[in-house]
Amino acid sequence: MKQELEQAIATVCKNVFNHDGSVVLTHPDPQFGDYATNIALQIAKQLGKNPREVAQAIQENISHTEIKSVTIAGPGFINISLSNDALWKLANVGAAQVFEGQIVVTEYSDPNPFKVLHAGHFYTSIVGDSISNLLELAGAEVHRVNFGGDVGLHVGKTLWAIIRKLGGEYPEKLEEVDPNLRSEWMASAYVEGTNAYEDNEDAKQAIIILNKQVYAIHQHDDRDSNVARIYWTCRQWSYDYFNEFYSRIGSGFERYYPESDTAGIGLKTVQDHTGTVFHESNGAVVFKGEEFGLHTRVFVNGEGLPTYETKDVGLIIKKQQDYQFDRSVIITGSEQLQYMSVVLKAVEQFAPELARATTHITHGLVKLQGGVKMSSRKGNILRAVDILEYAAQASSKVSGNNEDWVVLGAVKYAFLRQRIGGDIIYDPSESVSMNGNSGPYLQYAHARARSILSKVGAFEPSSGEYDPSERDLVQKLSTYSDILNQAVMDLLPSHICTYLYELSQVFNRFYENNHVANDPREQLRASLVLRYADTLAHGLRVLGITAPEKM
RNA sequence: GCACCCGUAGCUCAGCUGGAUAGAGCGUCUGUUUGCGGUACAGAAGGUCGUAGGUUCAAAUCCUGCCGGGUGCACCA
Repeated sequence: MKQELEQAIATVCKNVFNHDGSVVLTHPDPQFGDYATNIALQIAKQLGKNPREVAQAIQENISHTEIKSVTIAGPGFINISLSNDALWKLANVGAAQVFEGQIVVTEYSDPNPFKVLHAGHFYTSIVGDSISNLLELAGAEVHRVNFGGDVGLHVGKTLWAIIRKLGGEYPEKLEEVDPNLRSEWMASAYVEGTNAYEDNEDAKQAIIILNKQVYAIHQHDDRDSNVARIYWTCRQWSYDYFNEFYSRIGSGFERYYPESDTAGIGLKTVQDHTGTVFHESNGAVVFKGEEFGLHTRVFVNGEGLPTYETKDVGLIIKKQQDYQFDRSVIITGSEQLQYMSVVLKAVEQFAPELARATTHITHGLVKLQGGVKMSSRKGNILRAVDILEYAAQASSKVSGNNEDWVVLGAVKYAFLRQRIGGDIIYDPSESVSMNGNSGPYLQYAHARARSILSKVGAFEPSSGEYDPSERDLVQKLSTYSDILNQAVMDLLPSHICTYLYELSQVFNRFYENNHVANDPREQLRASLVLRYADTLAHGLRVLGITAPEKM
């Protein structure tokens, strides 16, 4: 309907002023109308006419069955009010299927085996899930994947300390580690290894050798040597720990791409293009990003080992082989922005279509309100489970409910309500608050609406003649699909958060003055409440938040 | 040094394909309400949108300089 109206106005512009071009309708402040356009202001100058005159001509010539009235305001805005019926119809449409038939691979979270899941992994998982939901909503076939470093220096560091803790290369002694404490045990090994690497030259050399050994384990598919047995066991412990956390937060990945899987294909690709795209320099193989206004970065180091850059090249190729994607979305922290530009620029040189199909979205850090300085060296980083723990504590205090679905509703909403890009200042008590702009508030709003409906008997949802407070509610409901489309276009779940909260505010105003059950207007109002509850449920689902029937 | 990102009420943030008096929550203050399930409603105070210019009929939004904060710049991931 929106497109029809836009087209209708464009046609008027064409017929009356012989002006070509598209018209965009926006949602103005409800006091002005349901749709508005500033087309008259835009074209008045080239027409050499007064904007209001132009607007008037459009006003006189436009006609559409769903239009109730057209008014002109201010310098030349054209405001359109829709019929009640039209508004109700709009309240029932979903997202435009702009990704229909497309295959999209989303990659996010990307934790490294042998290390802890920190708050950032939690955040990026929530963001990635929601963006994936958005793409699915628009018709895409989405594959969620996860990339992580099961080879590399951090593995060498951890392994070095693990062997030390075991008193030597004794894989059987791993059985003595308490199964519930495996991830903590490995995290402490990483800290120990990192410190040793920096402070102790002998340890540093040993770690470098171990790092190479890990690559060799993969190369020869070594499952039997003592170091290999320790490595594979601990790697699996990591994946078990990741899976447990993801399943707890409702985040599901189709598969992990360990770096060991992408290193080989990346290395081969880089070697195939060395001399053309990549160049040897000081014993390493680099991509001269400077020629493109970017940084020059090392793809193969002096030891002949592939760096992260090359593994990422391998990953892009592998994802394409596995999924034949039309679009690839990679979500990472913003510190990787310039790094990724180099990788994509390099890929563009030999596979331009792959680079073009790739979108890199970056986000900021998660910080605690009144934050403490975190240091990975000391191992006192903000872990993913810490966020959950703080939220659960705050929630029991505020509402006496620390079940996972409330706690996750609180955290997810707090993470998603902000535009992706900047840092998140996470405030546990604000996030679990039952009043204000929070997840639990919306969950409660949903439960309450369902409860109202349970007081009403069977009814057939329908539109009708609305009084002002009823109309405000349908009006708000009618804009939902446009919000969804905007969220899809921008890949910004935050638009939905803002909308959902505004919607609940409009509802509260409506509800303040209107009875639903046992009222002469029960049928009509129940229709609105139902649409409201369904919209809340739909929006919350996109955000990955439970919409409870009862709370 | 170079590159990229950010700077909107006391705090946390919307608003950024330029448009109608810059919005919300928390906090502060004043009323109303204890209502279909308790978190509700009406209102007040609080902003030179970092700063100085530029483009435009119109700039928080686009461009440039400056100031402040963050991040990245060759063998880590």
